[in-house]
Amino acid sequence: MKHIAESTVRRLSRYLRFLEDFEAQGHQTISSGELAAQGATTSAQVRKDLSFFGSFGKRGLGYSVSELSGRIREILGLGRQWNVVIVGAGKIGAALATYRGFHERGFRVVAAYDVDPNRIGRSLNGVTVRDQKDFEADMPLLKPDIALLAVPDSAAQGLVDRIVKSGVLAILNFAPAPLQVPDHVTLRSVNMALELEILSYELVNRNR
Amino acid sequence: MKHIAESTVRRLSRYLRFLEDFEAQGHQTISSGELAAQGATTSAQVRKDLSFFGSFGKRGLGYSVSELSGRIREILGLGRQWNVVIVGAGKIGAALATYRGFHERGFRVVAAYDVDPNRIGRSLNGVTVRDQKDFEADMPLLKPDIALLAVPDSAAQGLVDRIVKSGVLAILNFAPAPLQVPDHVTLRSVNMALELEILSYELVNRNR
DNA sequence: GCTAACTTGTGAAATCATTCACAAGCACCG
DNA sequence: CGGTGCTTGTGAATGATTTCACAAGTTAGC
Repeated sequence: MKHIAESTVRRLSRYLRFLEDFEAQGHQTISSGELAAQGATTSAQVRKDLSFFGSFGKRGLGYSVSELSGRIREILGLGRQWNVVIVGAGKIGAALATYRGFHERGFRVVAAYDVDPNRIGRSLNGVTVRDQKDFEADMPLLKPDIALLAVPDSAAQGLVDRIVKSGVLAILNFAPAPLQVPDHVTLRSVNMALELEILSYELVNRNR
Repeated sequence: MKHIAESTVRRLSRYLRFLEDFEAQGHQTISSGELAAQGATTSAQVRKDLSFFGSFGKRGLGYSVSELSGRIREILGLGRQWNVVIVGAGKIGAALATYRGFHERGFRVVAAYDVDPNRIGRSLNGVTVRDQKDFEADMPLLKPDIALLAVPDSAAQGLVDRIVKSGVLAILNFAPAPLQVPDHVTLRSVNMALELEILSYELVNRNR
């Protein structure tokens, strides 16, 4: 299969969310136009996105809501449960541990780590924060799929290296620092200050 | 001026962060290649990004670190202080209130709101959480530039409407719900579950 | 079974973003 | 003061993504 653009994957994920709402409302079928209206895109875009993975619709009718949501779930790899560890149990780490959206999608937080003695031993939504020293010892048992990194900039690269060495293949980073990972590991970063800066740019350049 | 791609603005923001580090290390000048190495991009990309806004370098020499960082700060609108209000003082709202990265960039949290009586009156990093009922009354005094929205999905659109009505022109949303705003308002969304889903896709489709 | 009204799936066209490649400018050296 | 080595700024080329436009299916009504 040829390479799929990230923008396409992103939209699929949004389609899925809407399909679930739509299904809950009791609808059986949906057209590409209805799906597009939701996500501020076009019907052609929706059909093109789906066409990369197969043809799931019926001409004249649209898509079966339940079939399509199942297909997208499969494409995104959401048919299974993913084990997640949180590294850094500060404010952001704690917020992540209790974030409802994760659990609903099959992401289960199996452990959390920190270096601060005040945080070690605390419970985050049923998960007890452990000493970061134990990280390497724990990983072979937990075998997490994904690590969420929420530590200060200065500690970030060192922890990425430890996470990579432990065999985790995907990292979602919340530190603003630029990080290096080997090719076989996927790293994504969420940078909230950067998002605010883009808003700042927009505010200043509104009337170009 | 013609339209600038979001990807360009995003990169400018990253260049700025690195320029500041570089300046702190005492360097006077920097070349597009050095700047590129940092952000996993190319020297041509750096020069092209900057060329949309002017020509800031010296051929043969590179860019003055201090001049370039000043120019980028100006382009991004970071020369001034931006007043920010937080709507929703749960875990995420609280994490945002204490996020150091914001303050460093001139984003100042001037107020926070919630509906939960347990949260109202609490202090988040020096800002006392107020009753959401007071929102409309407070806005004319505070005149915030940006609102950070961190409430449950079900409340999100209603609050967006109230925020818009109060005259705020930019919203950074953390709820996974798709939201509507009028054209003159800028809305950006950070969706953490969606980022995890992209990782899930990558994990499943690694060996295509 | 024929027509009308829809809607998909998809090549082709258009638009948008990145990379290439090189002339032109600058600093240093002998 | 001319040559050498670097580096910028930018049109042109390439590559990627989105939009267009339409043939081909499907259903429903009569």
